[in-house]
Amino acid sequence: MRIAAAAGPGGGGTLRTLAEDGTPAAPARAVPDLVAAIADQERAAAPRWVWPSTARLYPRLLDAGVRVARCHDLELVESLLLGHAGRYGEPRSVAAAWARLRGEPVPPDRPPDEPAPQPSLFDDDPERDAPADDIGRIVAVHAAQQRAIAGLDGFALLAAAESAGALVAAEMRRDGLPWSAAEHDALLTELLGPRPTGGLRPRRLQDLADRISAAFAPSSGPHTHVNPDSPAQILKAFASAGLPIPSTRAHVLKRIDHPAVPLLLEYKELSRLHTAHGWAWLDTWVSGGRLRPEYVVGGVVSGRWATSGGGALQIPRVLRRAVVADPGWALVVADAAQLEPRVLAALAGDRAFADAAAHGDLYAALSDAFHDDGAGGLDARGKAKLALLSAMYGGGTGEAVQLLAVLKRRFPDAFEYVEAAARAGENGRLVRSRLGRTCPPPSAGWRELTSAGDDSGRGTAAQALRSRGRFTRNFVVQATAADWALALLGSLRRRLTVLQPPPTAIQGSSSARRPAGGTASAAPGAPRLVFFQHDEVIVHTPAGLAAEVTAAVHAAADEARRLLFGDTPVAFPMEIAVVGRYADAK
DNA sequence: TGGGCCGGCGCG
DNA sequence: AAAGCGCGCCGGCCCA
Repeated sequence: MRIAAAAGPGGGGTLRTLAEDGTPAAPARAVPDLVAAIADQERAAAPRWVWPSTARLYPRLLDAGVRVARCHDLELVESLLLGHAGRYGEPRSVAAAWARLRGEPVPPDRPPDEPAPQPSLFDDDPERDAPADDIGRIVAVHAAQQRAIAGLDGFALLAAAESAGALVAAEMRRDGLPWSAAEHDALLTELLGPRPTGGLRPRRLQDLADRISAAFAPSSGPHTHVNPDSPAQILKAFASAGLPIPSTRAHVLKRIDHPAVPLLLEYKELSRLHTAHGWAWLDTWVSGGRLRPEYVVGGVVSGRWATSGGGALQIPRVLRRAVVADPGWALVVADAAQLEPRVLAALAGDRAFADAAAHGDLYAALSDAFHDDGAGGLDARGKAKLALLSAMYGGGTGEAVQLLAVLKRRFPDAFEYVEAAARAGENGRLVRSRLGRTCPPPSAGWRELTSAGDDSGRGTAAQALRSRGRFTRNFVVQATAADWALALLGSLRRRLTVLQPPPTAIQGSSSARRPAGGTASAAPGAPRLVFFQHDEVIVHTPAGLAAEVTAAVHAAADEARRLLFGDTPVAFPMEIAVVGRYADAK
């Protein structure tokens, strides 16, 4: 069963029960307290909730202690359908979708940084005149989406997985990643020196900066300051020292012999930590022992999540020691091993490749196709890995050229799969993930540039062609990996709910301040998904449930494999560690 | 002073 | 000859 929910003024709203295909199954009914009504229905029927935007509505339900099992997020699904139709980026609001259905002018979406005139729904101030959701439009747009989805293989699963992802993202933000500010501060102090006051550099960084200027003094002059934060100044300083370099990237610096190099490398590393994840970051994003970043579901074209604050997907490995389970709790850290090449094996149906991917270390299994020439350079496993990465990313220079040839000979179907995706991209066509997530079409500028007929293989037109080829080549793999990860996440979330102790039902609450119950309402002592990073999840769980959580992760990974690839022989093993702190996971 | 681009590097 | 995929965020730097 599905129920459409529309926010009305003053915390009220409208519900309407729907059949699976979106046909109304009962009249719409107004409810005075939408949160309470949703909680009641969730308890009674656990429907799939049909609403405009989980990101906007669900946090308020969570505030009231209400969790729901399933939803259909109209905006996210609209985005997916538009993308599939080659209309990437068109407005996705219910109002826009409704206008498209009626052939009327389509209103633009609100820029994401502009706060919505906050719905009415859950609004504390009933006096405020915010526009309410329109239940009629919601029902009509949903029905149209269901008709479209029914004609697209895999899309029903994609829509459900994307919507479940939105629920998880909101819940993870609310629950937060356990984060020890004390550990974080201790690490910063250990590496950088005490926290400085006013915008000063920490002691250790200032010391390095001074020594860097000194190291350049013989060529740049004794009184010249070289700001290590300025690539331009560094380039100039090296040029003065007779060492012209194309950039100040770490791998370039490592190749030259100059006393400033080790200082610069150390400075870069520490400065990065200080500016990106230092004390200011700690103050901003960690509170109450939890990191609460803003996740953006579907924020990457491939279906990966992005963040719009908190940098949760770029947390440096050294900081993992600050991620500490609560006393009596544990972190179940689970990582999909070699996900993308396994996805390629399953996508391509390459028999030889799939057999190699059936278990264990994929690269090692492939390595007998490559030979180990002893001394120096890559071993056979390293060659296998480089060949695969080159195939999936569109690289292939130097040694990789030979390795790609080996890959092509031994695993022709896998090789051809990504080659075909690259050709499609170069021809301006669209490519799709397993479940139907679709890459954006090329821009008008790209079409103009590449239609000029320059087939010399050189010049900007050829570069643009190859660039799009690399993009679509990678898209099919990365986006299908994202499909798999979303399916895993949804499955795991459902399985964790079952592990939770039965919720304590609280009857008749109509206040947003009191927990309003709900089938999967917040229960202390329940395992929670607290982190998701492309191919890795962390569950924070009472230590006594860690074994069950581990089993749930394995089961979810297998379910995701089955949902995407049916009876493929390719395995998707999870590497799982039960630890007290994230840093101990591997 | 604020916006936007760039170099560089963190994560996958 | 050189080049691989996807992000977010920071400081420097240029410009209005």
